[in-house]
Amino acid sequence: MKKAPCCEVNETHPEQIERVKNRLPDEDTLFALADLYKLFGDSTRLRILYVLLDTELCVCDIAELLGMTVSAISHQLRLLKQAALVKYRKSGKSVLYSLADSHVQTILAQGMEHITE
Amino acid sequence: MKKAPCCEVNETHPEQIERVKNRLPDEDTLFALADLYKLFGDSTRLRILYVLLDTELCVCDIAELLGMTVSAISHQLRLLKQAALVKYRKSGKSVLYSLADSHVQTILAQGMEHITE
DNA sequence: TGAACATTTGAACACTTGTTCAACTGTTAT
DNA sequence: ATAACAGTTGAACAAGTGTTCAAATGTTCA
Repeated sequence: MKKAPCCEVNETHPEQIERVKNRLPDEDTLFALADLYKLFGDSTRLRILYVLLDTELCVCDIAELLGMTVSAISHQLRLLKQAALVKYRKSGKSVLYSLADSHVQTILAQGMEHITE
Repeated sequence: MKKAPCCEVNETHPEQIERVKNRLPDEDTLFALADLYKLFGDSTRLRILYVLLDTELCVCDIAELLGMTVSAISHQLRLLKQAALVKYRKSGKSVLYSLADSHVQTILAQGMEHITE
């Protein structure tokens, strides 16, 4: 009892199918990647990343800049921090956030290129 | 009736705040960017993009490769197509999908770098 | 110590999203 | 024409997500 064929395309290119299968990252990596991109997929978090592009800011300043509550910003910063997209340091009463590494800039730049072309 | 001050940080760096504000992309651009990254934020769509990295495949082959229904894949391809991440051409009964431009590769590569370092 | 400030946290809510199922369109070949 | 195939579409459901609100933590300064 053979499985019903899909369409004829893969029948004629079995070696191609094999190659494609081998290129797929393993499941854990895929989920980690998706989780990373999800963080870029919200305009509030994008704005946070943009205002931190070359500045160090406290939660309260970010909230005021973006016209949102401190709580909302803090929740989002927690997610960005967990994914190592931002880092922070304490300074007196404040907590100053900044970007963690340069991949953020590159990913933002590539996305911008894509939508503006 | 002045607005209550945020914290003292922004009081001392007003020119910095101004610079940051000017760097923020406008609202429409931010939403477009977020929508783009949202597409990368799902493991099914990521897998589709990966199998199309250097191959042209029909809906049915993709579905079989990923162990999912044709309908589920078709729904996702529609989203990827709308965002110009994939393109397609008809060939007989089949519809062959492939990547639309090179930003996909770059974005995938940067994300992968970030999570594997 | 106590009051004021800066931030974090958890629960709750509305809203969005991915998959399934069934029905539908369009193409090929007999 | 008819049947079989390839793909698309819309509605519906469960699962996930962003913001709000209230309460809690921790720091500074008088």
